[in-house]
Amino acid sequence: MDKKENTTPDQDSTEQKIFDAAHEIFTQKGMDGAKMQEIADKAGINKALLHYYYRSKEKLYEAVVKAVMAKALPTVRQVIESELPLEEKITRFIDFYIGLISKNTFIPLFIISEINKHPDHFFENVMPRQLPQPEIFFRQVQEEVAAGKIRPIDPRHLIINIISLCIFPFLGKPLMRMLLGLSPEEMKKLLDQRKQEVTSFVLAGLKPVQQPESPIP
Amino acid sequence: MDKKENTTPDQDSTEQKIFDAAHEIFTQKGMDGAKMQEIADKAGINKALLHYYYRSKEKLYEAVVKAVMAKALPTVRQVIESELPLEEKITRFIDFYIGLISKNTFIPLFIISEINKHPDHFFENVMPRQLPQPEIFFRQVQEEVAAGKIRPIDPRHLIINIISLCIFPFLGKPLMRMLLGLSPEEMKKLLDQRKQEVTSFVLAGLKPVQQPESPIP
DNA sequence: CGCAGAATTAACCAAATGGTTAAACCTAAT
DNA sequence: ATTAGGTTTAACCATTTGGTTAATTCTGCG
Repeated sequence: MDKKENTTPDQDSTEQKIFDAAHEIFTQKGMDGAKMQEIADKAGINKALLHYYYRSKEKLYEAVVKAVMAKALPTVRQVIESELPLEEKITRFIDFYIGLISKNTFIPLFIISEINKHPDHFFENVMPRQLPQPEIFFRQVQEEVAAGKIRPIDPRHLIINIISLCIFPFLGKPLMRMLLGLSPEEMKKLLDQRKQEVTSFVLAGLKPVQQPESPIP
Repeated sequence: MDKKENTTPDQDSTEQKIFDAAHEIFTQKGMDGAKMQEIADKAGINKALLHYYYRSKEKLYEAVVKAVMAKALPTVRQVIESELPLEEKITRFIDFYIGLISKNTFIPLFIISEINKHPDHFFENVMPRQLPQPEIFFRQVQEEVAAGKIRPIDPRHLIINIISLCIFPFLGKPLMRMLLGLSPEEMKKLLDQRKQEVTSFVLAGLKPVQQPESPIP
Protein backbone atom coordinates (compact mmCIF):
# COMPACT_ATOMS: atom_id res chain seq x y z
CA MET A 1 0.00 0.00 0.00
CA ASP A 2 1.40 3.37 -0.97
CA LYS A 3 0.23 5.45 1.92
CA LYS A 4 2.55 8.22 2.99
CA GLU A 5 3.93 6.68 6.11
CA ASN A 6 7.58 6.19 5.28
CA THR A 7 10.26 8.09 7.21
CA THR A 8 11.91 9.59 4.14
CA PRO A 9 11.04 13.26 3.80
CA ASP A 10 8.13 12.62 1.44
CA GLN A 11 9.52 13.05 -2.00
CA ASP A 12 7.78 15.98 -3.69
CA SER A 13 5.46 16.58 -0.78
CA THR A 14 4.48 20.22 -0.43
CA GLU A 15 7.01 20.70 2.31
CA GLN A 16 9.72 19.26 0.12
CA LYS A 17 8.74 21.44 -2.82
CA ILE A 18 8.95 24.47 -0.59
CA PHE A 19 12.32 23.45 0.71
CA ASP A 20 13.69 22.82 -2.75
CA ALA A 21 12.48 26.17 -4.03
CA ALA A 22 13.87 27.92 -0.98
CA HIS A 23 17.17 26.11 -1.42
CA GLU A 24 17.48 27.31 -4.98
CA ILE A 25 16.48 30.90 -4.32
CA PHE A 26 18.39 31.36 -1.08
CA THR A 27 21.63 29.87 -2.36
CA GLN A 28 21.51 32.06 -5.42
CA LYS A 29 20.33 35.34 -3.92
CA GLY A 30 21.18 35.14 -0.26
CA MET A 31 18.93 35.94 2.66
CA ASP A 32 18.35 39.57 1.69
CA GLY A 33 17.94 39.04 -2.01
CA ALA A 34 15.43 36.23 -1.66
CA LYS A 35 11.73 37.10 -1.51
CA MET A 36 9.12 34.86 0.03
CA GLN A 37 6.76 35.43 -2.88
CA GLU A 38 9.39 34.30 -5.33
CA ILE A 39 9.98 31.14 -3.36
CA ALA A 40 6.27 30.45 -3.25
CA ASP A 41 6.00 30.98 -6.99
CA LYS A 42 8.90 28.67 -7.71
CA ALA A 43 7.33 26.04 -5.48
CA GLY A 44 4.01 26.58 -7.23
CA ILE A 45 2.06 27.22 -4.05
CA ASN A 46 0.45 29.99 -2.07
CA LYS A 47 2.68 32.22 -0.01
CA ALA A 48 0.77 31.44 3.17
CA LEU A 49 1.86 27.84 2.88
CA LEU A 50 5.44 28.89 3.43
CA HIS A 51 4.46 30.11 6.85
CA TYR A 52 2.29 27.09 7.44
CA TYR A 53 5.26 24.73 7.15
CA TYR A 54 8.13 27.02 8.15
CA ARG A 55 7.02 29.73 10.48
CA SER A 56 9.14 32.60 9.22
CA LYS A 57 11.62 33.56 6.55
CA GLU A 58 14.43 33.14 9.05
CA LYS A 59 13.31 29.64 9.97
CA LEU A 60 13.12 28.63 6.33
CA TYR A 61 16.47 30.20 5.67
CA GLU A 62 18.01 28.42 8.59
CA ALA A 63 16.67 25.09 7.38
CA VAL A 64 18.36 25.66 4.04
CA VAL A 65 21.65 26.77 5.54
CA LYS A 66 21.74 23.80 7.88
CA ALA A 67 21.06 21.39 5.04
CA VAL A 68 23.76 22.94 2.91
CA MET A 69 26.33 22.75 5.65
CA ALA A 70 25.32 19.28 6.70
CA LYS A 71 25.90 18.13 3.16
CA ALA A 72 29.11 20.01 2.47
CA LEU A 73 31.15 19.26 5.56
CA PRO A 74 31.00 15.49 6.02
CA THR A 75 32.39 15.01 2.55
CA VAL A 76 35.42 16.97 3.62
CA ARG A 77 35.67 15.08 6.88
CA GLN A 78 35.54 11.73 5.24
CA VAL A 79 38.64 12.38 3.20
CA ILE A 80 40.54 14.48 5.71
CA GLU A 81 40.16 12.05 8.57
CA SER A 82 40.86 8.87 6.66
CA GLU A 83 44.17 7.02 7.14
CA LEU A 84 45.13 7.03 3.47
CA PRO A 85 48.74 7.84 2.64
CA LEU A 86 49.19 11.58 2.36
CA GLU A 87 49.68 11.86 -1.36
CA GLU A 88 46.69 9.73 -2.16
CA LYS A 89 44.63 11.58 0.40
CA ILE A 90 45.48 14.88 -1.23
CA THR A 91 44.78 13.54 -4.69
CA ARG A 92 41.46 12.12 -3.67
CA PHE A 93 40.45 15.22 -1.78
CA ILE A 94 41.09 17.46 -4.76
CA ASP A 95 39.30 15.13 -7.13
CA PHE A 96 36.35 14.75 -4.85
CA TYR A 97 36.06 18.36 -3.80
CA ILE A 98 36.36 19.90 -7.25
CA GLY A 99 33.83 17.36 -8.48
CA LEU A 100 31.47 18.44 -5.75
CA ILE A 101 31.89 22.13 -6.43
CA SER A 102 31.44 21.90 -10.17
CA LYS A 103 28.07 20.29 -9.57
CA ASN A 104 26.99 22.90 -7.01
CA THR A 105 28.29 26.14 -8.36
CA PHE A 106 26.36 28.45 -6.07
CA ILE A 107 27.08 26.74 -2.79
CA PRO A 108 30.58 28.00 -2.04
CA LEU A 109 29.71 31.65 -2.56
CA PHE A 110 26.55 31.18 -0.55
CA ILE A 111 28.40 29.70 2.40
CA ILE A 112 31.17 32.25 2.31
CA SER A 113 28.78 35.18 1.97
CA GLU A 114 26.44 34.18 4.72
CA ILE A 115 29.16 33.10 7.11
CA ASN A 116 30.71 36.51 6.67
CA LYS A 117 27.49 38.33 7.37
CA HIS A 118 26.53 36.44 10.52
CA PRO A 119 29.66 34.67 11.78
CA ASP A 120 28.47 34.34 15.37
CA HIS A 121 25.05 33.03 14.43
CA PHE A 122 26.74 30.55 12.14
CA PHE A 123 29.13 29.22 14.71
CA GLU A 124 26.43 28.84 17.32
CA ASN A 125 23.34 27.61 15.52
CA VAL A 126 24.21 26.35 12.09
CA MET A 127 27.46 24.45 12.26
CA PRO A 128 27.21 20.68 12.32
CA ARG A 129 28.43 19.47 15.67
CA GLN A 130 30.89 17.11 14.02
CA LEU A 131 33.58 19.30 12.61
CA PRO A 132 36.34 17.67 10.61
CA GLN A 133 39.30 16.80 12.81
CA PRO A 134 42.37 17.93 10.94
CA GLU A 135 44.74 16.39 13.50
CA ILE A 136 45.29 13.20 11.56
CA PHE A 137 46.17 15.20 8.50
CA PHE A 138 48.44 17.50 10.51
CA ARG A 139 50.32 14.53 11.91
CA GLN A 140 50.71 12.94 8.51
CA VAL A 141 52.20 16.09 7.07
CA GLN A 142 54.56 16.52 9.98
CA GLU A 143 55.73 12.94 9.68
CA GLU A 144 56.43 13.23 5.98
CA VAL A 145 58.22 16.50 6.53
CA ALA A 146 60.34 14.90 9.24
CA ALA A 147 61.07 11.97 6.92
CA GLY A 148 62.18 14.39 4.22
CA LYS A 149 59.56 13.10 1.83
CA ILE A 150 58.04 16.55 1.37
CA ARG A 151 59.53 19.96 1.91
CA PRO A 152 58.86 21.68 5.24
CA ILE A 153 55.41 23.26 5.35
CA ASP A 154 52.92 24.24 7.99
CA PRO A 155 50.07 21.73 7.53
CA ARG A 156 47.53 24.44 8.20
CA HIS A 157 48.84 26.45 5.29
CA LEU A 158 48.80 23.35 3.18
CA ILE A 159 45.11 22.80 3.86
CA ILE A 160 44.37 26.44 3.16
CA ASN A 161 46.33 26.25 -0.08
CA ILE A 162 44.56 23.16 -1.30
CA ILE A 163 41.11 24.45 -0.49
CA SER A 164 41.88 27.83 -2.05
CA LEU A 165 43.02 26.20 -5.27
CA CYS A 166 39.91 24.02 -5.35
CA ILE A 167 37.23 26.55 -4.53
CA PHE A 168 38.34 29.94 -5.71
CA PRO A 169 38.47 29.39 -9.46
CA PHE A 170 34.77 28.52 -9.36
CA LEU A 171 33.92 31.39 -7.05
CA GLY A 172 35.79 33.86 -9.16
CA LYS A 173 34.87 32.36 -12.48
CA PRO A 174 33.39 35.52 -14.04
CA LEU A 175 36.24 37.59 -12.67
CA MET A 176 38.85 35.20 -14.03
CA ARG A 177 37.12 35.08 -17.38
CA MET A 178 37.32 38.82 -17.59
CA LEU A 179 40.89 39.02 -16.36
CA LEU A 180 42.12 36.38 -18.79
CA GLY A 181 39.84 37.51 -21.59
CA LEU A 182 38.28 34.10 -22.14
CA SER A 183 35.05 33.06 -23.80
CA PRO A 184 32.58 31.03 -21.72
CA GLU A 185 33.64 27.90 -23.58
CA GLU A 186 37.33 28.50 -23.02
CA MET A 187 36.63 29.15 -19.36
CA LYS A 188 34.66 25.95 -19.07
CA LYS A 189 37.50 23.98 -20.63
CA LEU A 190 39.94 25.55 -18.21
CA LEU A 191 37.80 24.69 -15.21
CA ASP A 192 37.47 21.13 -16.45
CA GLN A 193 41.23 20.89 -16.23
CA ARG A 194 41.39 22.06 -12.63
CA LYS A 195 41.41 18.62 -11.03
CA GLN A 196 44.51 17.69 -12.96
CA GLU A 197 46.12 21.09 -12.60
CA VAL A 198 45.58 21.52 -8.87
CA THR A 199 46.81 18.03 -8.17
CA SER A 200 50.06 18.46 -10.03
CA PHE A 201 50.59 21.97 -8.71
CA VAL A 202 50.13 20.94 -5.11
CA LEU A 203 52.26 17.82 -5.40
CA ALA A 204 54.95 19.82 -7.16
CA GLY A 205 54.79 22.40 -4.40
CA LEU A 206 55.47 19.67 -1.87
CA LYS A 207 58.53 18.11 -3.52
CA PRO A 208 61.44 18.15 -1.12
CA VAL A 209 64.02 20.80 -1.95
CA GLN A 210 67.02 19.68 -3.93
CA GLN A 211 69.63 22.40 -4.04
CA PRO A 212 68.88 24.06 -7.36
CA GLU A 213 72.24 23.51 -9.10
CA SER A 214 72.13 23.81 -12.83
CA PRO A 215 68.86 22.98 -14.58
CA ILE A 216 68.92 20.33 -17.26
CA PRO A 217 71.51 21.59 -19.75
CA MET B 1 38.56 82.47 -4.77
CA ASP B 2 37.39 79.21 -3.35
CA LYS B 3 34.21 78.70 -5.22
CA LYS B 4 33.47 75.10 -5.92
CA GLU B 5 34.98 74.94 -9.32
CA ASN B 6 37.92 72.67 -8.70
CA THR B 7 37.96 69.17 -10.11
CA THR B 8 38.92 67.41 -6.89
CA PRO B 9 35.91 65.75 -5.26
CA ASP B 10 35.69 68.22 -2.37
CA GLN B 11 37.14 66.44 0.61
CA ASP B 12 34.40 65.82 3.19
CA SER B 13 31.80 67.66 1.19
CA THR B 14 28.33 66.30 1.68
CA GLU B 15 28.57 64.40 -1.54
CA GLN B 16 31.80 62.83 -0.39
CA LYS B 17 30.36 61.91 3.00
CA ILE B 18 27.47 60.22 1.25
CA PHE B 19 29.80 58.35 -1.04
CA ASP B 20 32.00 57.18 1.82
CA ALA B 21 29.05 55.96 3.83
CA ALA B 22 27.60 54.21 0.80
CA HIS B 23 30.95 52.64 0.08
CA GLU B 24 31.16 51.20 3.56
CA ILE B 25 27.59 49.92 3.71
CA PHE B 26 27.41 48.58 0.17
CA THR B 27 30.71 46.75 0.30
CA GLN B 28 29.74 45.12 3.57
CA LYS B 29 26.10 44.31 2.91
CA GLY B 30 25.75 44.26 -0.85
CA MET B 31 23.06 45.94 -2.89
CA ASP B 32 20.15 44.09 -1.31
CA GLY B 33 21.36 44.21 2.27
CA ALA B 34 22.09 47.93 2.22
CA LYS B 35 19.32 50.33 3.20
CA MET B 36 19.22 53.96 2.11
CA GLN B 37 18.27 55.09 5.60
CA GLU B 38 21.29 53.35 7.06
CA ILE B 39 23.57 55.04 4.57
CA ALA B 40 22.03 58.41 5.36
CA ASP B 41 22.48 57.80 9.07
CA LYS B 42 26.11 56.79 8.65
CA ALA B 43 26.70 59.90 6.57
CA GLY B 44 24.92 61.98 9.21
CA ILE B 45 22.48 63.55 6.78
CA ASN B 46 18.87 63.44 5.75
CA LYS B 47 17.76 60.62 3.51
CA ALA B 48 16.47 63.01 0.87
CA LEU B 49 19.99 64.27 0.33
CA LEU B 50 20.97 60.88 -1.00
CA HIS B 51 18.54 61.39 -3.83
CA TYR B 52 19.57 64.99 -4.25
CA TYR B 53 23.13 64.00 -5.09
CA TYR B 54 22.64 60.52 -6.47
CA ARG B 55 19.26 60.09 -8.01
CA SER B 56 18.51 56.55 -6.97
CA LYS B 57 19.85 53.65 -4.98
CA GLU B 58 21.04 52.02 -8.16
CA LYS B 59 22.94 55.11 -9.24
CA LEU B 60 24.62 55.37 -5.87
CA TYR B 61 25.41 51.70 -5.91
CA GLU B 62 26.89 51.92 -9.35
CA ALA B 63 29.10 54.81 -8.32
CA VAL B 64 30.49 52.69 -5.51
CA VAL B 65 31.03 49.62 -7.66
CA LYS B 66 32.80 51.63 -10.32
CA ALA B 67 35.09 53.22 -7.78
CA VAL B 68 35.94 49.88 -6.24
CA MET B 69 36.77 48.29 -9.57
CA ALA B 70 38.67 51.33 -10.78
CA LYS B 71 40.84 51.07 -7.71
CA ALA B 72 41.32 47.32 -7.64
CA LEU B 73 42.23 46.53 -11.23
CA PRO B 74 45.01 48.95 -12.15
CA THR B 75 47.07 47.67 -9.26
CA VAL B 76 46.92 44.23 -10.79
CA ARG B 77 47.69 45.57 -14.25
CA GLN B 78 50.72 47.45 -13.07
CA VAL B 79 52.45 44.32 -11.85
CA ILE B 80 51.17 41.90 -14.46
CA GLU B 81 52.14 44.02 -17.43
CA SER B 82 55.56 45.09 -16.21
CA GLU B 83 58.68 43.60 -17.78
CA LEU B 84 60.18 42.33 -14.54
CA PRO B 85 61.73 38.87 -14.60
CA LEU B 86 59.10 36.24 -13.94
CA GLU B 87 60.12 35.17 -10.47
CA GLU B 88 60.37 38.72 -9.23
CA LYS B 89 57.12 39.62 -10.86
CA ILE B 90 55.38 36.77 -9.08
CA THR B 91 56.98 37.63 -5.78
CA ARG B 92 56.01 41.27 -6.07
CA PHE B 93 52.50 40.49 -7.20
CA ILE B 94 51.87 38.25 -4.21
CA ASP B 95 53.37 40.74 -1.80
CA PHE B 96 51.45 43.61 -3.26
CA TYR B 97 48.15 41.85 -3.69
CA ILE B 98 48.00 40.26 -0.26
CA GLY B 99 48.95 43.59 1.21
CA LEU B 100 46.09 45.22 -0.63
CA ILE B 101 43.57 42.62 0.42
CA SER B 102 44.49 42.60 4.08
CA LYS B 103 43.78 46.32 4.17
CA ASN B 104 40.43 45.98 2.36
CA THR B 105 38.93 42.84 3.74
CA PHE B 106 35.43 43.33 2.39
CA ILE B 107 36.29 44.21 -1.17
CA PRO B 108 37.02 40.78 -2.65
CA LEU B 109 33.79 39.24 -1.41
CA PHE B 110 31.90 42.29 -2.55
CA ILE B 111 33.30 42.11 -6.06
CA ILE B 112 32.81 38.38 -6.35
CA SER B 113 29.27 38.49 -5.00
CA GLU B 114 28.05 41.31 -7.14
CA ILE B 115 29.78 40.12 -10.28
CA ASN B 116 28.03 36.81 -9.83
CA LYS B 117 24.63 38.40 -9.38
CA HIS B 118 24.78 40.69 -12.39
CA PRO B 119 27.55 39.41 -14.67
CA ASP B 120 26.20 41.05 -17.83
CA HIS B 121 25.63 44.42 -16.19
CA PHE B 122 29.12 44.21 -14.79
CA PHE B 123 30.81 43.44 -18.05
CA GLU B 124 28.96 46.17 -19.89
CA ASN B 125 28.70 49.11 -17.51
CA VAL B 126 31.09 48.69 -14.64
CA MET B 127 34.34 47.27 -15.93
CA PRO B 128 37.16 49.71 -16.43
CA ARG B 129 37.91 49.91 -20.12
CA GLN B 130 41.56 49.15 -19.50
CA LEU B 131 41.71 45.50 -18.57
CA PRO B 132 45.05 44.02 -17.59
CA GLN B 133 46.80 42.47 -20.58
CA PRO B 134 48.08 39.10 -19.46
CA GLU B 135 49.92 38.47 -22.73
CA ILE B 136 53.28 39.65 -21.44
CA PHE B 137 52.95 37.34 -18.49
CA PHE B 138 51.85 34.47 -20.70
CA ARG B 139 54.85 34.91 -22.94
CA GLN B 140 57.24 35.06 -20.01
CA VAL B 141 55.92 31.83 -18.61
CA GLN B 142 56.10 30.08 -21.95
CA GLU B 143 59.66 31.22 -22.42
CA GLU B 144 60.78 29.99 -19.03
CA VAL B 145 59.01 26.71 -19.59
CA ALA B 146 60.73 26.33 -22.96
CA ALA B 147 64.06 27.14 -21.32
CA GLY B 148 63.44 24.46 -18.72
CA LYS B 149 63.67 26.99 -15.92
CA ILE B 150 60.21 26.10 -14.61
CA ARG B 151 58.18 22.99 -15.08
CA PRO B 152 55.56 22.97 -17.85
CA ILE B 153 52.42 24.80 -16.84
CA ASP B 154 49.58 26.58 -18.58
CA PRO B 155 50.14 30.25 -17.74
CA ARG B 156 46.42 30.77 -17.33
CA HIS B 157 46.31 28.14 -14.64
CA LEU B 158 49.31 29.71 -13.02
CA ILE B 159 47.56 33.07 -12.77
CA ILE B 160 44.45 31.41 -11.43
CA ASN B 161 46.51 29.53 -8.87
CA ILE B 162 48.33 32.60 -7.65
CA ILE B 163 45.20 34.70 -7.35
CA SER B 164 43.36 31.87 -5.61
CA LEU B 165 46.12 31.48 -3.05
CA CYS B 166 46.18 35.22 -2.43
CA ILE B 167 42.49 35.99 -2.19
CA PHE B 168 40.70 32.94 -0.90
CA PRO B 169 42.20 32.67 2.58
CA PHE B 170 40.85 36.14 3.34
CA LEU B 171 37.49 35.44 1.73
CA GLY B 172 37.11 32.21 3.59
CA LYS B 173 38.67 33.37 6.81
CA PRO B 174 35.76 32.45 9.11
CA LEU B 175 35.32 29.16 7.33
CA MET B 176 39.02 28.33 7.63
CA ARG B 177 39.04 29.32 11.27
CA MET B 178 36.24 26.93 11.91
CA LEU B 179 37.70 24.13 9.85
CA LEU B 180 41.10 24.38 11.48
CA GLY B 181 39.71 25.15 14.92
CA LEU B 182 41.69 28.34 15.39
CA SER B 183 41.19 31.30 17.67
CA PRO B 184 40.91 34.72 16.04
CA GLU B 185 44.46 35.50 17.14
CA GLU B 186 45.85 32.29 15.71
CA MET B 187 44.00 32.96 12.47
CA LYS B 188 45.40 36.47 12.26
CA LYS B 189 48.91 35.14 12.76
CA LEU B 190 48.37 32.60 10.03
CA LEU B 191 47.09 35.21 7.60
CA ASP B 192 50.06 37.41 8.38
CA GLN B 193 52.26 34.58 7.17
CA ARG B 194 50.46 34.23 3.85
CA LYS B 195 52.79 36.48 1.83
CA GLN B 196 55.72 34.29 2.76
CA GLU B 197 53.80 31.06 2.45
CA VAL B 198 52.18 31.73 -0.91
CA THR B 199 55.45 32.91 -2.38
CA SER B 200 57.37 29.81 -1.40
CA PHE B 201 54.52 27.49 -2.31
CA VAL B 202 54.14 28.95 -5.78
CA LEU B 203 57.85 29.05 -6.47
CA ALA B 204 58.19 25.50 -5.22
CA GLY B 205 55.31 24.46 -7.45
CA LEU B 206 57.20 25.88 -10.44
CA LYS B 207 60.51 24.12 -9.86
CA PRO B 208 61.43 22.08 -12.91
CA VAL B 209 60.93 18.35 -12.44
CA GLN B 210 63.95 16.30 -11.45
CA GLN B 211 63.23 12.61 -11.66
CA PRO B 212 62.31 11.74 -8.07
CA GLU B 213 64.95 9.10 -7.30
CA SER B 214 65.45 8.32 -3.64
CA PRO B 215 64.68 11.11 -1.16
CA ILE B 216 67.40 12.16 1.24
CA PRO B 217 68.05 9.00 3.31
C1' DC C 1 -22.85 10.03 3.85
C1' DG C 2 -20.87 13.27 6.92
C1' DC C 3 -17.60 14.89 9.77
C1' DA C 4 -12.97 16.11 11.80
C1' DG C 5 -8.63 17.63 10.93
C1' DA C 6 -5.22 18.78 7.84
C1' DA C 7 -3.94 21.40 3.62
C1' DT C 8 -4.57 25.37 0.78
C1' DT C 9 -6.02 29.80 -0.69
C1' DA C 10 -7.62 34.78 -1.30
C1' DA C 11 -7.73 38.73 1.03
C1' DC C 12 -5.80 41.49 4.22
C1' DC C 13 -2.43 43.97 7.48
C1' DA C 14 1.49 46.50 9.32
C1' DA C 15 6.11 47.62 8.87
C1' DA C 16 9.88 48.70 6.02
C1' DT C 17 11.71 50.95 2.23
C1' DG C 18 12.86 53.72 -1.96
C1' DG C 19 11.55 57.89 -3.48
C1' DT C 20 9.17 62.76 -3.64
C1' DT C 21 7.72 67.35 -2.25
C1' DA C 22 7.34 71.65 -0.41
C1' DA C 23 9.05 74.39 2.81
C1' DA C 24 13.07 76.08 5.54
C1' DC C 25 17.80 77.43 5.68
C1' DC C 26 22.16 79.07 4.26
C1' DT C 27 25.28 81.96 1.71
C1' DA C 28 27.10 84.90 -1.45
C1' DA C 29 26.28 88.74 -4.61
C1' DT C 30 23.64 92.81 -5.34
C1' DA D 1 18.68 94.01 3.65
C1' DT D 2 17.15 91.55 -0.06
C1' DT D 3 17.13 88.21 -3.14
C1' DA D 4 18.43 84.25 -5.94
C1' DG D 5 20.21 79.64 -5.95
C1' DG D 6 22.01 75.94 -4.03
C1' DT D 7 21.50 72.91 0.18
C1' DT D 8 19.00 70.54 3.78
C1' DT D 9 15.11 68.86 6.17
C1' DA D 10 10.52 67.01 7.92
C1' DA D 11 6.67 65.10 6.31
C1' DC D 12 4.63 62.42 3.10
C1' DC D 13 3.62 58.79 -0.60
C1' DA D 14 3.44 54.35 -3.07
C1' DT D 15 5.17 49.92 -3.30
C1' DT D 16 7.11 45.96 -1.56
C1' DT D 17 7.34 42.51 1.67
C1' DG D 18 6.98 39.40 5.64
C1' DG D 19 3.33 37.73 7.98
C1' DT D 20 -1.76 36.71 9.44
C1' DT D 21 -6.63 35.35 9.15
C1' DA D 22 -10.66 33.38 8.07
C1' DA D 23 -12.77 30.92 4.88
C1' DT D 24 -12.51 26.93 1.45
C1' DT D 25 -11.04 22.56 -0.24
C1' DC D 26 -9.27 18.09 0.42
C1' DT D 27 -8.74 13.55 2.64
C1' DG D 28 -9.37 9.73 5.33
C1' DC D 29 -12.60 7.37 8.35
C1' DG D 30 -16.48 5.86 11.21
